[in-house]
Amino acid sequence: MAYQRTPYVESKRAEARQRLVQAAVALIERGGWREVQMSAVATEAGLSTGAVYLHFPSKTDLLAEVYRTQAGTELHVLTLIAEQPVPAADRLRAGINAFAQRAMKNPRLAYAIALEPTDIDVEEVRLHFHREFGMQFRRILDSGVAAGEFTIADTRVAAACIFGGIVESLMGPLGATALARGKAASARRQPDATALVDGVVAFCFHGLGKPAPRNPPTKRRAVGRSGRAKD
Amino acid sequence: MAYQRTPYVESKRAEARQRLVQAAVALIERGGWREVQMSAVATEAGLSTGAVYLHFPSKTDLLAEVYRTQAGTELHVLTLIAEQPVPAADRLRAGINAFAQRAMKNPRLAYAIALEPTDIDVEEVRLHFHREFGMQFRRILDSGVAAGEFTIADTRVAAACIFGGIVESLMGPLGATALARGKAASARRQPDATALVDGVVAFCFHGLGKPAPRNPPTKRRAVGRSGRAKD
Amino acid sequence: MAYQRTPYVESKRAEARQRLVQAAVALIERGGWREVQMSAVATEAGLSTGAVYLHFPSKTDLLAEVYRTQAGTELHVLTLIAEQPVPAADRLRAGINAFAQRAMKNPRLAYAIALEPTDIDVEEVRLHFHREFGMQFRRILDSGVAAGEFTIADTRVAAACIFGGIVESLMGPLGATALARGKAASARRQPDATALVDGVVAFCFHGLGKPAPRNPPTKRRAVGRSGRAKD
Amino acid sequence: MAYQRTPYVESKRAEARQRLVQAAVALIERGGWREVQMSAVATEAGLSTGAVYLHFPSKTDLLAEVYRTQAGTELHVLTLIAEQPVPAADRLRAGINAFAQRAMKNPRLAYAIALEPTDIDVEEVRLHFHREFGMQFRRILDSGVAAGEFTIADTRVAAACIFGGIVESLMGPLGATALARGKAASARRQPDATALVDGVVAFCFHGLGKPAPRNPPTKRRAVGRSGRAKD
DNA sequence: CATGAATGAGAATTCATTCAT
DNA sequence: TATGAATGAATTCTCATTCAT
Repeated sequence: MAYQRTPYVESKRAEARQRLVQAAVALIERGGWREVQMSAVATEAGLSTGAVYLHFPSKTDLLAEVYRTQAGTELHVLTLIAEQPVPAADRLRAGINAFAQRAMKNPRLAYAIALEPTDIDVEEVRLHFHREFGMQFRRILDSGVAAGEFTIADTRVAAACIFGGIVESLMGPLGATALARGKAASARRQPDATALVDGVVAFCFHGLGKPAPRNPPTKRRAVGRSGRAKD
Repeated sequence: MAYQRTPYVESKRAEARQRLVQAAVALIERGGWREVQMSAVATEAGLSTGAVYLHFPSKTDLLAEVYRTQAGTELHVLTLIAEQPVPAADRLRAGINAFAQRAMKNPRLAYAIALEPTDIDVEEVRLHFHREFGMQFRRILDSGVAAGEFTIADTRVAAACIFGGIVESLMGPLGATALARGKAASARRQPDATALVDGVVAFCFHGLGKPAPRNPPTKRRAVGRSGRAKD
Repeated sequence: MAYQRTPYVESKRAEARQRLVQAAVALIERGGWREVQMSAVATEAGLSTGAVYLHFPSKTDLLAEVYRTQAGTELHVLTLIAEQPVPAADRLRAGINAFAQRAMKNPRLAYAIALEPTDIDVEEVRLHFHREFGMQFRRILDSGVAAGEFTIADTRVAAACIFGGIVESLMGPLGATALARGKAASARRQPDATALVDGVVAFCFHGLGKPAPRNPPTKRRAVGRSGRAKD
Repeated sequence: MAYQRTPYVESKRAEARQRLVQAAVALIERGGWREVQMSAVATEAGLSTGAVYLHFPSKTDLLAEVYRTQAGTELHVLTLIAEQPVPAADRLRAGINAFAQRAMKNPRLAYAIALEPTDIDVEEVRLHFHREFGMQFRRILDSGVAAGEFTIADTRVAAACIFGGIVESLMGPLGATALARGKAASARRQPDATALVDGVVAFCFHGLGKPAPRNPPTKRRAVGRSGRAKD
């Protein structure tokens, strides 16, 4: 009776927890997982070191939650896209686009999440999410195959090529931005997400393809930006 | 060069340096970058801790050299393949195959090199090599385009899709193997590199295909392996 | 006394206090003093952490009270025995027996109370009680001397030998049981309290004794069990 | 060859290790196990914190070694006495005496070693040594029984009574001295080891006596010291 | 050149105690 | 009174790097 948690109190706990995760994210944005020290997280969140342990039993748990939060959001977006009742080709493009756009927004974070693991246990979470991302792309591909849109045989590998292609394409630009810390990071030219997306989409639809009529009926700007190098 | 006195001494130096790098590699194979501690490297190499610093000014330099050595070998193989005077399609397949086969041989090491960085400065080396790998694949693609074999527009993105696709496809299996340390790691079924290679090749040549006549003139087993799941 | 308002409130206070002590005892039984953390005690007692401090100004005070409660009970029993209007020899045996039997009942607790101090201030309480136990045994001895039953000169040392002998005899078995936590503690054979009691009694009455006619007129099982080793 | 350890270097290692143990002992003498913090030990030994870990993998290992060193010395002395080719009665008295004398010399240390455990793993070492001490006393008793000097049936319990009696007799005085830290500890009157030894010996030889012809030929003051309280 | 003991600045974690609500 | 989140000092352990020998 006297002990019953009120929504208020409950939200206070949840809020502190949330604040800690956000603090960790902020630190990652600043300098990668390396910056995520328990005391730094506490300070960033406006709490004491000990308080962190009221919400997370260990650093690993905090890191895992951070990963889950960030990657989970991405995954959710991708899942929603994969479920849209539109042609698989459109969903595929939308998925690729969503992924690339978000990564461009916050390169440091995207890089850390996608490619810069720390803790061995967080690695497992990362593997899980990579598998999940692959699964969602594969869902799109499978439904496309079922609808006769695609005729690819191995959708698992194709999904990996798509997801891996995005990540790898972003890796250079992301990494360059990510590693530029104290330096005039803002001075760097943001890489062109549109060109990347179009390139991946083109590859998906035609492979190294003989035919390769540049995607003419696409709603987006149609010509000439895909071949540009940017580094 | 400042140190060279006699060829003998020079080679002794070089040999010790080599031994240190190999010791680090052995440690990585055993448990990832995490195991690479300066004193452990020294012990593994049969030297004293202090001796390591006679060859590498800092841990970062050692790690970078390790990365260079390992990735450099891979890159060299890929470069040789890219230079072969055979059709681009053949070189592409050979390149993909070389990469996948080697990774399967030593998953722990491959995983560490491809996806498990430690030091921020090693990151730069890693980025460099990823770019280089992409460049070599791109070389193949470009020559294929020049020869009329391929008609892809954005060879940079295509190369990233190919390289990223391989890495991503391997990530699950590699990661699973890599993370399984004390556990019955040997019990795990080694993933099938052939299926992976075929899948990537198929995706390269047909994209998500419409046409998709299963690659009939390929020398490898022609049917039915591409769709198999392996996890 | 400053806090008493109504008997009801007073008893509520007393009850909570009692509950806290019992909670601490439960924790000790589970894993020794080490387990007695203020928040754990609170949880065990169904109270809040802060509430503990409404009853005990500090952890030391709580621990002291726990010690007093537990050792006090033992001491009370021993005191009652010491006051019985029976021959000193009978009281001595009864006292030894009472002590050993209770320790066997709850080895973990007995071990913690007798031999596993934590807080330096609790040490004082422990010393006090050890002195008190010695005093009670000495009372028995002194009255035996007065009655002509015993002719020992230094009853203080004799009492210490008796009390210390019991504790030391129990120490091995108790410690073994006490330290065996997760392990198959139940699998351990409970040491034989009867043999121990008889052994101590025999030593008390005859020392290393020339004469040593096994205690024949004792009401308990008369022969042959005293010499058995049990470990 | 270049790597061969010279006796000098070897002794340097051993010496540092020894110095650390002695530093820990010094801290115990000052304030019990509580004072034994790794950094404090390092400072006391004139080393850095990290250096401690070059010699002991963990605090527990250091503590265990400290215990072993201290208790081992005591045990060695007792063992030597137990092996003397003299009547068991003489050895018994000598053993008791050795133990008591040494404890009186350094009460704080004796108290910590005998009765103030810290680490759960050190507890095991303590149990081991208590068992060993008991064994040595028992050896004396057994040989006495074999020689017809004693007729006690349960030498195990008798040994425990003797050892426990000494410890318990010392506990009060030791504890009092031990707990008096900042206070004028030196001002305390050292308890009389001789009386204690005589008392224990008397109890061993006569039990609570009937016969009890006061030990007349003892060189020490014959009368009146046994009943005195000293605290 | 080689050695390996020593350094010492961190980083994670614990827990008695406090205090705003 | 009661709560329980928050505090923060204390402590163990790590490891790249240095330096006297």
